[in-house]
Amino acid sequence: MSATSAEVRAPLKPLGRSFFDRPTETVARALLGVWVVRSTPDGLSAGPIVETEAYGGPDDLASHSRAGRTRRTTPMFGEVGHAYVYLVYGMHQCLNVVAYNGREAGAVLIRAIAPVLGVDDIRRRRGRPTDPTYRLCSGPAKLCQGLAVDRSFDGHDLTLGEGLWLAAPGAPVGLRVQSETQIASGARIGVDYAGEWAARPWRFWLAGNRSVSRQR
DNA sequence: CGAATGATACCCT
DNA sequence: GGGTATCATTCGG
Repeated sequence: MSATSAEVRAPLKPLGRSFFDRPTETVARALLGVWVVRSTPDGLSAGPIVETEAYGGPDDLASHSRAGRTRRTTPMFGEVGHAYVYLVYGMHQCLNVVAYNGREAGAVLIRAIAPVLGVDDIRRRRGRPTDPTYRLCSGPAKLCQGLAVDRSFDGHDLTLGEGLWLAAPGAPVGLRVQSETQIASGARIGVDYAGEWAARPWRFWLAGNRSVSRQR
């Protein structure tokens, strides 16, 4: 007997605002193992985060907030715990959660999850029928496509538990707990333009997890 | 390795 | 206001 969407909904309670009111590096680490939950008319699609990147305030030359508050970066200067979703390379979306911005307008990029719930829906939305499950959301844009997250979620409050939210592990869905796995860190990806900021080890992932976008 | 693809930021009139 | 270089990626060759 498998768990229905209704049965897993209650345990997947959204993280509260205070979780995100910490330095972005701290939040980025703490988010490993936390679930991204997406609720659509089809049901729930969800899985634990296995890879993140921390982006700081305007002084972080790799962060979008380096340009100050613009139309695009407005969510980064808003309340923590809201989503910042942007279009990159003209065709891909990336999901961030705003963190600690009372002091620096930062955000955490969610780079990969391990699909657990709604795998068939995720695979269909990805359009990759033969991909192994663990690789369906192994990248920031793949994750957004798989979970049907687009810019309509830009600014969305992730603490409400409506449509899209983040939930702490512990639910009876066979979760992998963060403490069971070693956390690795390294330079962020695709930010070579950021000078010495590019070398900061602000990318975090669960060591050895197959759903991480790139190993080592 | 390079194309796809379009919003954005930034510079210039 | 208008032109343009750039881009927190992915996929296929």
